[in-house]
Amino acid sequence: MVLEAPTPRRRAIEDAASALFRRNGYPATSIRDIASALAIRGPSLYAHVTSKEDVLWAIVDRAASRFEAAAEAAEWTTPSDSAARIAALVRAHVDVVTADPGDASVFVAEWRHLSADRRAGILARRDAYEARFRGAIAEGMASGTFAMTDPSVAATFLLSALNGIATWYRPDGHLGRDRIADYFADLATRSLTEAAR
Amino acid sequence: MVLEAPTPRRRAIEDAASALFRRNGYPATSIRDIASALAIRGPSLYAHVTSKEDVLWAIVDRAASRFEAAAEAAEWTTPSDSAARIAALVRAHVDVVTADPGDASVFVAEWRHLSADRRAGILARRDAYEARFRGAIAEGMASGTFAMTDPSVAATFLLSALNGIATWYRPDGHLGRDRIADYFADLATRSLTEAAR
DNA sequence: CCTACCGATCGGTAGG
DNA sequence: CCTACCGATCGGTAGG
Repeated sequence: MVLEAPTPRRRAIEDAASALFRRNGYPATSIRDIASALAIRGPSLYAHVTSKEDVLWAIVDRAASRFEAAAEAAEWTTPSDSAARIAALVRAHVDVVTADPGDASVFVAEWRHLSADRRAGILARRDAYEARFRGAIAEGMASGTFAMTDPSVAATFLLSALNGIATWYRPDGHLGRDRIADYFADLATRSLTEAAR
Repeated sequence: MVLEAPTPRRRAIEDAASALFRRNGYPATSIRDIASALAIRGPSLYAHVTSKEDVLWAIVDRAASRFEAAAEAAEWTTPSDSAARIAALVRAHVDVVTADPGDASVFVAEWRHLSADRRAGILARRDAYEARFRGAIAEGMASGTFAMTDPSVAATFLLSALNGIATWYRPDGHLGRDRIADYFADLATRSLTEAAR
C-alpha cells in the first residue's frame, strides 16, 4: 500500500541496510553501520530516512509485496490441479527469495522488531499468504490428490523450508536459482502426495 | 564437552535468558532484562556468569548436545531401512525442539552472535548433525527407496522445516508434541519418496 | 552532507 | 546480592 517511488539514494540505503540486517540482525546493526556502508556519516542518513525502524519497515513492506504479487501471479496462471498449484506457489516463493535473499531474510527474521502496529499488519498479511498454501493443500486433500494431513501444519512445514533458503542461498553458490526451485517443487509436492506402494 | 553441572541458580539464569533470547533476540536482550526476570539487579548476575555471551554459549551448547544425543539414540535404535531412519531422525528432532523451544530457537537463530571460535565450533557440529540426514537420504536414493534429489538440498529442506517448529510451537497450543512428530515424520518421508501412480 | 553534541542505555567493575 | 559508577555506543537533533 506504500506506493511512493523511493529516490535512488533511499533505495541504496535500504539495500545496504537489508544486507546488514541479514548478516547481523536489526538490533545489532547501527545507523552508523548503514551509513558506513555508503561512505557517509551516521547523521547524514537522516536527510533520507526518519528513523531506523522506518528503514526496516520499508524493507519488510516491499518484501511482503513481492511475495504477494508472485503468489497472485502463480495462482492466476495455474488454475489446474492442486499439485500444480502448490508447485507454482513454491516456485514463486523460491524466485522471490533468491531474487533478493537480503530482503527475504529480513522479512522472515526481523519483523518482530517493528512497532506493534506494523507488526500486526505484517502478521495479517503473512497469514493471508499462508492461507494460499493451506487452501491448495486442503483442496488437494478433498479431491484425493493429497494424503491426509493437517493443512496448517503442512503449510507451515513448507513455508519454513522455503524461508530457510533465505539464510543459506548465495548468488555465487554452485546451485542456481531455477535448480533450487526444481528441487523444492519436487520435495514439496511429494511431501503432500501419498507414497508409491 | 562442557560437562560441569551448573548450579540451580545458574540454570535459572540460562532458562530465563533462553526465553528472552527467543522472544527478542540476543542483541535486543540486556543483562538487566535477564536479571529483572529473576527479580534481581543486573550486576548481581555477574556472581554467576562471566559475560552475556557466556550465557548464550551455555544455551547453544546444551541445545546442540541434546540434538546430538537424540539423533545418536535414534540411529542406534533404528538401523532398518532409510525411510524408518529418516522418520526416526525427524521424530528425535521434533522431540528436542518441543521439549525446549526456547533453547531450540536460540540454537538456530542466535548462534551468529557467538565469538568467532565458538561460532566455528557450532557450525562444525551443525554440519556433522546435518550429515546424518544427508547420509540417510543418500542411502535411500542408492537403495532405490527414495526419489532422486540433491541430498544436501533435501537435508536442508527438512531441517529448515523442523527448526521452524521452534518459532511457532507453544506448549499450551492445541497441537501436542507427538502429533506434530507424527505429521512431520509423514511429510518428511513422503517428501523423499516417489509419488504413487 | 558535515561536525558537534544530546540523553539513554549498554556490558561490565569496584567495593562492599 | 546490593548501590554506585565506568567508558562506550546507541538513535537521533541542532545548526550549519
